[in-house]
Amino acid sequence: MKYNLNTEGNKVIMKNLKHFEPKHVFECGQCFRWEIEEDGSYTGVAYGKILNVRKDGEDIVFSNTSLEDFEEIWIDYFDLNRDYGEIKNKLSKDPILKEAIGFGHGIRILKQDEWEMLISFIISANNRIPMIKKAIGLLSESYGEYIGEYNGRKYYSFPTAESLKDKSIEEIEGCKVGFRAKYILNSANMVCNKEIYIYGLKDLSTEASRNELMKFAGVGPKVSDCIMLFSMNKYDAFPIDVWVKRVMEYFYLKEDTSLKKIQEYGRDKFGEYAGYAQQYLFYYARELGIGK
DNA sequence: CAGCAGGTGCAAG
DNA sequence: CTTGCACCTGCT
Repeated sequence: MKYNLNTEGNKVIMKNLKHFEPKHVFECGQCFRWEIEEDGSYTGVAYGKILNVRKDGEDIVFSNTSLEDFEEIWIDYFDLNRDYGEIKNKLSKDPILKEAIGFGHGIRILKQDEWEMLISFIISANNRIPMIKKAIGLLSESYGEYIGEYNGRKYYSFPTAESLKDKSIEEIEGCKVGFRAKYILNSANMVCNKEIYIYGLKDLSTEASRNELMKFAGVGPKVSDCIMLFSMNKYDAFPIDVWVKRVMEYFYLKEDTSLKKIQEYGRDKFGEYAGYAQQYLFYYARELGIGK
């Protein structure tokens, strides 16, 4: 273990933790259940637990947790054993990525739950981040379980496939997911019927896993790559949304290019680090409005 | 009020 | 295989 842990009441503190900036981690488009508090810290729910995360100088303070939960859940969730220094060194050989990494230096790719990512990214298709957050919040309040209160707000776990599968289209639509309600119900049923075992997909190749994911209605190339990147440690996945398309065309390709061609270009250029490259480029492009 | 955001499914070339 | 259009919702 490379990290230095202290505990203090319901807090776990990691001293001198590099490559971790809460704003970059939680606002780079990979997660939808974290909100900023008045003091600049972030509170969110994952794996049925409420956590608050704050940067304090060189340290990161994880509040509302225990050492046990920290080691059981949050080390994997934040991928704290990953050497981001090495990843950044490799990618920084490319001058454009060097710039993007300087901008989003504190990004870490989270290891989130497969089922939650499947549904979250189905909702994300043709949708904007505030709407996606709203829909996921409504789904959780309506069909998840109440797990507790933090700083005056109530929190709910993400609903299980079992808890959604027998709901009506209208009930799911009530959570403001729009035309995606049928995809959500269909996915819940496929998972409950064990047509696809989503927790086994991380053991398949990226290609095979993508093919399985795209059997879910509402999951295409972009959504499948997001699910793999954010819940299966598949760091060669390269999801291309409108911002990544813009930034790739603006800096690399210099002309309008099909998604298929950009996918091939990204895979060839960034290889096993394509997912990290994508994340730095996405955050850079989106925050700065590059290529718009 | 129309226009826009911005992935996927589906039909047609 | 590639292209063009419809689609919920909410904000301009």
